[in-house]
Amino acid sequence: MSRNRPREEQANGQGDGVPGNGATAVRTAANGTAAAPASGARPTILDLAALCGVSPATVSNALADKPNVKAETRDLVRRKAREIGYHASSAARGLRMGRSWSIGLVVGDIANPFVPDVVRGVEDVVWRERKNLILCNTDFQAEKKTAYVRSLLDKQIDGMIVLSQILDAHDMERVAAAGIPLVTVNRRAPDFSTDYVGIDNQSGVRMAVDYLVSLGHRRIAFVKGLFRSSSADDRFAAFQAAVQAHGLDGDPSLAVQGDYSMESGDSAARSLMALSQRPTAILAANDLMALGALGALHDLGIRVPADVSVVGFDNIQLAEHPLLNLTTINHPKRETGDAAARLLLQRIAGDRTEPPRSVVLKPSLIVRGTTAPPQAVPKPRRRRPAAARGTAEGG
Amino acid sequence: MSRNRPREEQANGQGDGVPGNGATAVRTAANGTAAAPASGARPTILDLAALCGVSPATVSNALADKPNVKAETRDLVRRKAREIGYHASSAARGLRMGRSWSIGLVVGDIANPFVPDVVRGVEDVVWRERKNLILCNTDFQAEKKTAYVRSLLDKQIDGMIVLSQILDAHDMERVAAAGIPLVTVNRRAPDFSTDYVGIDNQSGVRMAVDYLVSLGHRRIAFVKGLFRSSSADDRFAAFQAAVQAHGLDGDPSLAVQGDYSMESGDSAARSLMALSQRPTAILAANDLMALGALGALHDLGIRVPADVSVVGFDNIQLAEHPLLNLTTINHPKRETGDAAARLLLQRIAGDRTEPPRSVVLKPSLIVRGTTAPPQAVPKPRRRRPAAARGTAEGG
DNA sequence: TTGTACGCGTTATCAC
DNA sequence: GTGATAACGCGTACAA
Repeated sequence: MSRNRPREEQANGQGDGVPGNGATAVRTAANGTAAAPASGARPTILDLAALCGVSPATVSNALADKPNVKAETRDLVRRKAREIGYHASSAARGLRMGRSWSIGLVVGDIANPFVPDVVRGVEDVVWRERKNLILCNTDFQAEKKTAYVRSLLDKQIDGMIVLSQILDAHDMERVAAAGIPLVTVNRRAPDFSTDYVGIDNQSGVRMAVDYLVSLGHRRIAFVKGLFRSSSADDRFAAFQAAVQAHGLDGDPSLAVQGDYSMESGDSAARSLMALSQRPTAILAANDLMALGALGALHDLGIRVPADVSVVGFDNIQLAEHPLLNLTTINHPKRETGDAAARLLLQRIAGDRTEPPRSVVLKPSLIVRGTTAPPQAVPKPRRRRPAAARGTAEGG
Repeated sequence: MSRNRPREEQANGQGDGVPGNGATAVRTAANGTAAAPASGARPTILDLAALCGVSPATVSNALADKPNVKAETRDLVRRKAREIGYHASSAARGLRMGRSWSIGLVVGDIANPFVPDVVRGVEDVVWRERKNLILCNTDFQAEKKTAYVRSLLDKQIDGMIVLSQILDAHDMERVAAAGIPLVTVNRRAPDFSTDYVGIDNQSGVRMAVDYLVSLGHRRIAFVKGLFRSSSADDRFAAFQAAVQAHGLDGDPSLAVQGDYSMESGDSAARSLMALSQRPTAILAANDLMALGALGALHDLGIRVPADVSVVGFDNIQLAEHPLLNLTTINHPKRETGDAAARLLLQRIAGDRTEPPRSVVLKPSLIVRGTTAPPQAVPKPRRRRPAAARGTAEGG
């Protein structure tokens, strides 16, 4: 608190720590020699202008690299600005320019392991343009969603990314009316009116089913996700289509409803294992549910993959842990965030009337240790020196 | 795109989607009857004032519930505001009031499973006051950190939370000079000048060691975290103290350096198992490293907890998965975020000269399946019907 | 209740 | 070509 800034304690003792408090008069009245700002209050463009002996307009132009300012003057302004630590107030320039250099990122639940990776991708791109990210966690509640959108619009955000959700019609309309570019991720706007980034759920699910079929599975269960998030229906539809295409067992009791949580995967697996005729494989609409299923099967003493194969979707970070070692469909998460941010920035910079674009990323199959031919002699779920573990892992 | 807003396509066709573009003249010139804003441009306080037949000052007062406005007028203003969808521009009121109703949240890596839970706690509290969260992901890079702080200050944020990092002296000073309240989480400011939320690492580590000792372990290894994040040194110091107190084997080769990543836990375990005299238990400074160790031990064919016990720290969500089932020290993550946000909001609202406060949360021991007496007949890592899994899990 | 100064940059217009 | 002047963006707070 008392590094090389003089009279710190005194200033604080007078309540000068509070911004915009009383120091105004001192500052605006440029005192003889230097016109340096009164300590504690942040310098304004007027301070800097006075200090450089030019007009505020010139300062603005100089800092913005406008052509109508002599190189000499520009450098002077630059130097002095650095000296006194001048930075333009975002509020002021935001008010004037109608922008805020920040973009709104609306997510359902940041604590879902899928989300932070996407956020990371977004942040990375946005950061390059020195824009800020306003994180809005909606908990999938309609009112919270609406309130956040309101707030973002009031802040004049430059753009908005909505992850695994849809805005209701009213919110959508407000965003459009404000002319704010919007990119939706994982769920398309009902009217296809916005830029979109997603994954080819169809082929992802298809890859999983094809793989299971190639192993010899004919009776494959599916754990559905919740409609509200991501493209749960896409994935289920793709599953049904794949079942059709392969002429697999279409028993409707093999499709159970989950909600993308680990718990729901747990109970889904339990109910599937309670069926008189069990499936030989379980495909879950996301990794969390697949992991939940894995846990339930473990508790039930059912061997994976010897007795039942399990496949997830998303490839979250921990799926590759040797003890989980989940076969899954990779969802390029960071690339998703990256693509969304790119689309958004392009839209912000460019022509906003061009028709909406889509980026559909390719999923890929990650074969790990939770899949094997049905009823087969179980093989070890991972390379390892012999003689260690028992049959539990399928040895 | 074409719900009940008339002439949408035409408006867009004329490039009217771009904010603050040309519509100004139309709007400010209040036309006879209603003075409703030109479609497309957002209404200002002047529009609303004209519409209500009062001054903008009265509108402002009415919406702010100031006492100096007749109830009748207030209701009229409120109603009309809702009708035309008036919301004050944050930039304008921010400029005037020197605030932004947003708080900066500086994290090292949002993709670290520890972080989103804390963020969730912060968001929850901040949301109640309808403030926004600006997420700054620094990747632990000094320049990025500094640039973000700069940007946050330019935005006149109301307050700032820094998670598991320290700002360098210059940044610290800037924040202090701007009078922006700051709460540090998991790492104290070197000069103890800010509000702080953390966990009692001392007693957390102590609980873990005590527990291992109570099981009969005498040779306990420790996987250190990286200095840059969290209180790695606290935890290591606590470990050393506990080793002393219990008179355990103080062999320095039992302390290996990690970096909080799963990979580092993996290699730490491998190097520990390569020792001529192996430890009987491994305590890691966070769960990720503990899980890495678990994976390595699995690959090496070393049984957990039969041959080696493993304890983590943090209790991340997936630690309780039945297949991981990690014994660990719980770090109340959401409560941490909650407490940090509360401290911050109090500081924002209240007296900023009061001395800094600290909140130190209590860790707790979560006994799961990765711990057992050394060399003991292994017990199952979790309840389950008999006869299922082999000895792998320690049956 | 209202008029108006103010917060702080940016940009269009104008002068040299 | 350089640079100054002034209007402007939009609320808020204080004096009237």
